[in-house]
Amino acid sequence: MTPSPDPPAGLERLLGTDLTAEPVFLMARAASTGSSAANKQLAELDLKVRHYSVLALACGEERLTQRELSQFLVLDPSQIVAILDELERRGAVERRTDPRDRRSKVIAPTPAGRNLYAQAKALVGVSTSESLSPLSDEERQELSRLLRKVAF
Amino acid sequence: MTPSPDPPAGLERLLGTDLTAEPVFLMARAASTGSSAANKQLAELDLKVRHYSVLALACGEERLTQRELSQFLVLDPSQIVAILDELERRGAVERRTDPRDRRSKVIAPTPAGRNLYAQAKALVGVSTSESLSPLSDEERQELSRLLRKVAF
DNA sequence: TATTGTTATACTCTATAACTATA
DNA sequence: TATAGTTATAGAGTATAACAATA
Repeated sequence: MTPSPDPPAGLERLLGTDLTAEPVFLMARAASTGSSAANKQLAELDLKVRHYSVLALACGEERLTQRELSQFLVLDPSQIVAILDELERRGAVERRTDPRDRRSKVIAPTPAGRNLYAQAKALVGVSTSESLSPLSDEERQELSRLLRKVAF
Repeated sequence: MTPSPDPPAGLERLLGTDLTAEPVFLMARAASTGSSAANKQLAELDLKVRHYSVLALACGEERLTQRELSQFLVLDPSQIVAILDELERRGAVERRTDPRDRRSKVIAPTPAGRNLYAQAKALVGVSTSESLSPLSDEERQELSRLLRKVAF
């Protein structure tokens, strides 16, 4: 089993080591605990962060093709297939052949999908609040701002 | 193959979507690109971030057991075994039975291991500079500070 | 009886290549 | 000839359980 997530239980003496000064390590650790927490919340809806991400984009203003989802989420096209298979099986999204390029499929949410997304978004909000609880509101916004600059 | 890493190539119109406001998504994406960049640099030494992390802790002041490495890195004990097998095979670390508890093994770096770590640390520094290039020095420090609060 | 390290196994995630249908 | 989606497969990465040595 994976060890206890957050407090290294008596290993606070390691917090001043070289490793804890490495952004790549801190980022990986923060992302890992954050994703775990989000997946735990989303399990109630039998979703994972990857499905949530695709569903969120599907429910947005833009109608995207699978190729575009793949590019934006930095996931292989074959992985998008698997995620959409699952979401479509559950009736949350539809694949529609693009009339302008019949090779492409545009992803659209169903009403049930929009409803699922609303619930999922609330659950992710809960886990985000938990994960960022050590930060003030200003710090949360600043963290998001900095991450956005790094991520794109 | 995994799509191009950073610029979503014409998908800037998605930067204002709900998803890009989710810290869990931003964090995962930043961590993913950061780890990829670091692994790419470390490939020159035939190392990955996970080996680098263990090596870094092994080269620190504290002498840690495998169990402690497992707890601090949030990796399963069996994964620590695999990482140490590799590092020991390369002569970078040694497993020493703890005289006070002969079940435990304390990990110690070899001179070659310290040398390897120095090289690896420099390479990670290069990738960190690249990954954080959109940020000013002040922003980098602030990001590290915030991540440290979230990660521990 | 409990714990450390180890091994074995399975399951998820990711990467790669080949196929189809369209362009 | 090239591209979008799909399928199949293999490789990492991770999770789980059982075992030997030690406590």
